[in-house]
Amino acid sequence: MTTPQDAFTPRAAGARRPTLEDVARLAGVSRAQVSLVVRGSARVSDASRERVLSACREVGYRPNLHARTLAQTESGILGVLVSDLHNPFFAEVVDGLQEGVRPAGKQLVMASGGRSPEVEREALEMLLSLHPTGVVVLGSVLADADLEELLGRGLPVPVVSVTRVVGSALVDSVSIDEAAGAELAVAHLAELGHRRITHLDGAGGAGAADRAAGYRAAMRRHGLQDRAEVCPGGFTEAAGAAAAEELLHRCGEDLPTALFVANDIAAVGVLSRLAEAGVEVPGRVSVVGFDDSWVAGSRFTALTTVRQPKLRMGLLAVAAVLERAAGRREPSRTVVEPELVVRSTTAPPARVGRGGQG
Amino acid sequence: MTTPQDAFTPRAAGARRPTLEDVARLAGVSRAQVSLVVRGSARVSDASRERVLSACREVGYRPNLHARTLAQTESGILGVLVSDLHNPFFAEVVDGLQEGVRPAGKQLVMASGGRSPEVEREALEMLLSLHPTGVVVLGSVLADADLEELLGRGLPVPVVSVTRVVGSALVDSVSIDEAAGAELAVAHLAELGHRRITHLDGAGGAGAADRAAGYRAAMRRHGLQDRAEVCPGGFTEAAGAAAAEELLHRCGEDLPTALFVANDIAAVGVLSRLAEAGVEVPGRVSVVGFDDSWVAGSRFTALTTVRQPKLRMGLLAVAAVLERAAGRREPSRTVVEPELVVRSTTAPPARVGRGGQG
DNA sequence: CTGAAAGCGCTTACAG
DNA sequence: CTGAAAGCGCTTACAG
Repeated sequence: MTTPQDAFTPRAAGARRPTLEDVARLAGVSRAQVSLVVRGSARVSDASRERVLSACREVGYRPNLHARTLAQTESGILGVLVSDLHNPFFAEVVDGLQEGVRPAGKQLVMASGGRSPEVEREALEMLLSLHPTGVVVLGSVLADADLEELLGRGLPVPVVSVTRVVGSALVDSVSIDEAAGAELAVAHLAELGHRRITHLDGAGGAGAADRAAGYRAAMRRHGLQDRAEVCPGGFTEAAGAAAAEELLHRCGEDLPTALFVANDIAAVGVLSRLAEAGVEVPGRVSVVGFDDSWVAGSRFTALTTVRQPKLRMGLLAVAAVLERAAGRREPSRTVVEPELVVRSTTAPPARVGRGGQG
Repeated sequence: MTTPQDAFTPRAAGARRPTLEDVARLAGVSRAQVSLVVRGSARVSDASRERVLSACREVGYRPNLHARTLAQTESGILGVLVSDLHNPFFAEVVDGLQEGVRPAGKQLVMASGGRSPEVEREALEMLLSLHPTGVVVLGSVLADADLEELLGRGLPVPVVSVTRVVGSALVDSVSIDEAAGAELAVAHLAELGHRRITHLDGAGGAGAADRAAGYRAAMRRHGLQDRAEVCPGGFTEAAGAAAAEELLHRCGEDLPTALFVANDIAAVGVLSRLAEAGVEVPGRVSVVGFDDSWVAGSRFTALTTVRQPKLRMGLLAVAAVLERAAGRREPSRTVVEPELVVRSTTAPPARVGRGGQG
């Protein structure tokens, strides 16, 4: 006679989760038989399958993943370390992971690093303690050395880093061709007629350095080298707003006609600061972001941006981990191609400017 | 002679994760001793602790959480089911969970439902198979009956639902006083002088019905009952945009002077549609959202909204689960208070309207 | 502190 | 199909 509430009596007081044994006893079959049924084996007669399943329901049996993993030495778990749950970029990559993982019959287990190295470290330790089939690291904030040390110790766990390229041969990576992305942004603006295109940097964020280098190269390629300018920024809205503020302060009326911002969130910060200052976008200044996360696609923002194929990056990450788990020995460095998405924050430069551009 | 790459040889080929046994052998102590050191017991001499720890490093030992849990029948894991990773609201609640869980020495393990009932169901099954200390459900999209059935089976796992109140006595809940939130929104608008305040509904989302009912009650309380109007909407930007579209179509020039929208994301959709239609906010129409997720706080949106204390809700959820795990038998229904956050999308109604409000 | 042992809940052969 | 057994990697007493 247990009421539902009795079920919550603390363990010490006797609550016990039903096991295979309980089911076997009730169904009048062997434990091995129950194990087969639970895992959906075909080598079981329909009659006994029925009895077992109904016994499972009756006692409320739920397989213990820990016991199963211990016995199998294969958890079927794919660990995902998300450095920052607030960044919509990662949510979309996780969609891709989810999609990639289903056909493989694995389960995604996530832990968040909360943008803090210590928390991330603990989360990663926990994930590794789960002895997962593999681990996907989304945008770690750990220093390269720390990350490698942490992963190096756990040995035979395939790890793939998305966004960030880790030096170690132990770690696969899936990242975007940052230089190509920067080229797309600059080319688009140059084609519209912009000559003075300033880059607001990502300040140490994953890929930011390559993005900035790509920008410089692109400016050179378009013969705009003397107009190239990189301002410190960051990957957050506040950083974007601050960078815009700094720019307004420094340039006064003589603003660049176009801004290529390190990512979408920062670009939103730029847009708001410019709006406050009464600087029209794209009338007076054009703005291009990076990522194409949903903020960019929001009709309210309607930001022209460089798309990262987030879903595909997730799929590729799963593929990399699974291959490595299956025995591939060489590290894989997958690089995906960006794509320009033109929305409403870019237009040809105003002809009536006082700065007078070429 | 194993190079780092050899570590990735598939299991079948002999890769094996180091165990307690390996460490004990290397350090020349018993397994029990290693176990004590690894768990940080004080009853170990410094000398042998040192030897053990260095052996751990040398062989790359990492405790197997599955084995530990199996032995302890306590995983120290708090499972978190996130219905939708894309909703910034949940990310902030998770921050609270993270904060609450650290002092308790537990680990957060997350799984995402991807807004799909089937995926959510599988994710929840997996979380329960981890035999966690407890489970926190953030905004389930499962039907009440399904959710209860799923949880009811797993028995002694404390479960708390955040945002959504589940009928079952088995499930604790942490939610906001929706009626009070609606009252804050309506009172704010009424004080500004608005009389025609339309509610854009959340259409079945968690809490939406109570929010709408709260709106009606508040309109009654403010003597605005005859001006009360609820339009179908939803909890997404697209739904908000569609609702605004519908409203524009139906009302023509005779728009309500204020909109109370079911949540922030939908409110952003409303703002963009209104902007496209050339309807000034707050000049012509005031808009209030719900949640105070970061989209609302964005300087670009600057949405007046009703704040849910997300961090606190996370903390309370952890507390509820832990208490229940410790033996509390009665279900707990925690209700938190909302708070009005005034930003730039609300203002007194225009006096120069052709609709002419009282 | 050590060492031997039992047990956690499963899976996996293996003989019948 | 059954039944008995070993083993996965730990923890937890317990006698020394």
